[in-house]
Amino acid sequence: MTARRQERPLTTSELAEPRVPRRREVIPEATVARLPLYLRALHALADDATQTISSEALAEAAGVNSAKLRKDLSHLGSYGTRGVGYDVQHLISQISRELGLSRRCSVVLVGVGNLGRALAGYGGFASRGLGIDALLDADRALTGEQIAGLTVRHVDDLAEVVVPGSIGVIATPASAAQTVCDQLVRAGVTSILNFAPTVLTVPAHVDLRKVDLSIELQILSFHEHRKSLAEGVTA
Amino acid sequence: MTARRQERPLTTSELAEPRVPRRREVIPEATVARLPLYLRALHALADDATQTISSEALAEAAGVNSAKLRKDLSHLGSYGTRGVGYDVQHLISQISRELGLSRRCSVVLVGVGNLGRALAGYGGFASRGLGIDALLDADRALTGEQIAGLTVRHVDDLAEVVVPGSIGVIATPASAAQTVCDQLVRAGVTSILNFAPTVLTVPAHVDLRKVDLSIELQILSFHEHRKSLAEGVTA
DNA sequence: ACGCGCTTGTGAACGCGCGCACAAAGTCAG
DNA sequence: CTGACTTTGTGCGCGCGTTCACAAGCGCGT
Repeated sequence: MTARRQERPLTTSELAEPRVPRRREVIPEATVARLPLYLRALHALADDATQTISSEALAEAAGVNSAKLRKDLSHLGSYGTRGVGYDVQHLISQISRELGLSRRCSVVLVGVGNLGRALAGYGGFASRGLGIDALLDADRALTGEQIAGLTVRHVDDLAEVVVPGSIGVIATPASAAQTVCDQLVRAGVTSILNFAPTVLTVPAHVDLRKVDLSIELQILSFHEHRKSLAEGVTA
Repeated sequence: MTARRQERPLTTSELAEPRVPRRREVIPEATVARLPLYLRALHALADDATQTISSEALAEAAGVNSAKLRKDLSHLGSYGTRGVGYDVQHLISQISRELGLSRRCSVVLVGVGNLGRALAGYGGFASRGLGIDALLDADRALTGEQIAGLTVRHVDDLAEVVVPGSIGVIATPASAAQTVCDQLVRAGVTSILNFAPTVLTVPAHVDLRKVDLSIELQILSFHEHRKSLAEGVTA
């Protein structure tokens, strides 16, 4: 009767116990990356007062394959109803809980340049559940400035605004990114989102993700280049 | 002797012809996504007047595995020298050529809100080779405004600024994204980078990439949430 | 000239993720 | 209650990408 990890076979006898709200199953990274997509689509549906939704329709709205969607949802154990579909509200709360969006978690943004301001003002930055709580910058000239309802503080005050579970966002120039990153780590931040075009080094226990605007553009440039080559060959 | 597509086996007899500067090999998508990384690291090395670099060192600088880097580079046929490494300048030109950065290609940005301004001002948006050429917005109040050295034009003038090979960047609110996307496609754009948090639909011949700022944050939130759960269990 | 050591290029194995296709399970009408 | 229809959950095969490990090559010192 102990809550052991679910095995592959998944016999009917195991399913016979539906009162296991917390299955500590490992969720594939690829699935995690899609959950926010589903969540957004679900919120849109909820706004339209939709009660239930089939995997087919939700997959369409999220722009993914329906089988993939079902497999993704099965990972977090939120069962739909066969012949009917998924309950929109229930699914929203399931995914929100899994993503840790239920309890609002703190986000601190360092670097109030062009990009930083854009992120701060990104109204639906993270539509529901996430939102920036603190703005910091190394430039003392910016300290005290009001942006998007927040007062810019100096980066040296980092330790004061960071709470356990805070997520750090780096929107500084590349030259300052590693320094800021180190400061964040020292302040106890274990999840960092980096917008600066640099490779950052962090301790093993820190999660680091990066968004590189220029790389995306270069990838498109590659494909565009390829197309023009193909045309040249065809012509 | 005709330039046919490279086949899987890739026998030694094929390699016996080294005078084929253009091998029309298919480059894996994952490799393409890393080329900009290598390029950036190489530019940094070139600025330090470094002549040659080993795969080990370059991999370190780019934050990837060295075997992966070697395999990536082998795809585009730019051979290094065994026992020495890769020639920095040569590699830069190889990668730049492959990415289509040699001839400057046009980028048009639609949506001059917070994010659009940030992108326009993103000095090293795409450090070398790429840069935004036109700013457009649906708000006539913004028309004529000077941002980052460019004059904002109305989105209806789209057809006038798009040239064959142009890349479109959507930085509008989600509600306007699909409309703008359709306009871009109609104007002949076949590569689009979408920053709006929406699923866009495009014809099959159009390449669409998306950057979703809030999704990245939610992924981090998930991991942070997981950590706190793990601690809870441990404690 | 010749071997020694360094570095590249790649064969092969492994693991992950995707998508098909189908059985299980539920709903609804009569 | 029964049977037909709908939709979920998932077993399975496939292809891509990553990594190890090593043979092939190249320069350099002697």
